Amino acid sequence: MQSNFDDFDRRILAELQKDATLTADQLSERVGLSRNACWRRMKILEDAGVIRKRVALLDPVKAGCPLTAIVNIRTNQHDSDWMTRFQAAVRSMPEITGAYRMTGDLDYVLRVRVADMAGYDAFYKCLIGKVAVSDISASFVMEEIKDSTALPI
Amino acid sequence: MQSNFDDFDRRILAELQKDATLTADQLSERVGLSRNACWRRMKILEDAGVIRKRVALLDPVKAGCPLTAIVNIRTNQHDSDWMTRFQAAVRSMPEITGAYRMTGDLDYVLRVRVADMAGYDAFYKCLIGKVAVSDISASFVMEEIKDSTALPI
DNA sequence: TATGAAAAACCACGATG
DNA sequence: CATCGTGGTTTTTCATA
Repeated sequence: MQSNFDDFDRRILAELQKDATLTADQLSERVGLSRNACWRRMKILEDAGVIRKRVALLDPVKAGCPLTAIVNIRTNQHDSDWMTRFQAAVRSMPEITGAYRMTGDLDYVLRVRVADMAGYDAFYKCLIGKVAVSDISASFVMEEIKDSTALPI
Repeated sequence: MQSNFDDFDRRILAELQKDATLTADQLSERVGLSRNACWRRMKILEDAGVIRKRVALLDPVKAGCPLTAIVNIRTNQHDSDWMTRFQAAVRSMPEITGAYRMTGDLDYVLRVRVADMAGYDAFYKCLIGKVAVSDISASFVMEEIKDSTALPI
């Protein structure tokens, strides 16, 4: 099954990544298939897990999280116990909207959303209270040029 | 009207950030309000732009973009012409799913989604063909510990 | 293409605090 | 007097036959 989409699938996915409220009817216009064909393909893509879910995206400013930080973390202990605790900490903190273990095995990058600098400070204290890190440094986003959930398909 | 949510609004937003397909009925169960009260608040939050849109999220592996790169870019020219061209380049490249100008005014961070290393190489060549950068370095994501679109509310 | 069931998209009234 | 809940209506979409 996996990854053999045709152009129709790709167009369906592209549209739904922009707007998941489209009805099968509206989709069919944009994609160039009948309503039912669209609906069937959509269902297949959902059942196959290509479409993971549909979510609402909020305005960060209006939702009260206008400040984004990119946090670089380095550890010197790469035992599995530390990693488990780190993962648990990451999952428990909703301010962390992205957490990536990078090539090199010692480096992590976080994307953190907070209200302001005070919010970041509180986050920082909370984090280092949960796990030990040998080095941590944050940069702050001055301007969000692009922030998309759409994968290139 | 801006940012005075009460707990009900927050719970509605939290639920819709997890699953935007919930009906007003289902929402009402989880939030503890009547169907119509939920619907009314949802509409207000939409009209106010707190809810920006609803989108489908794809599985990166199944959609054929399993490799994520974090790209650090430095420039020495901060004239507005360079910035305009850089922004245009960023917007024109769908592989770039995030682009942030960081504190310091010379540094940019990109999040890039590609199929594999060959895909990254093609992306890299394309990017440097469009804008001049004085320094560019990529790290690759070994493990995605968390990747969420939900803001902490 | 047709169709029954469901949900969306509203409106209106009376109650509540 | 905002906002709740209840209970309606009409229209649209779903999900299949």
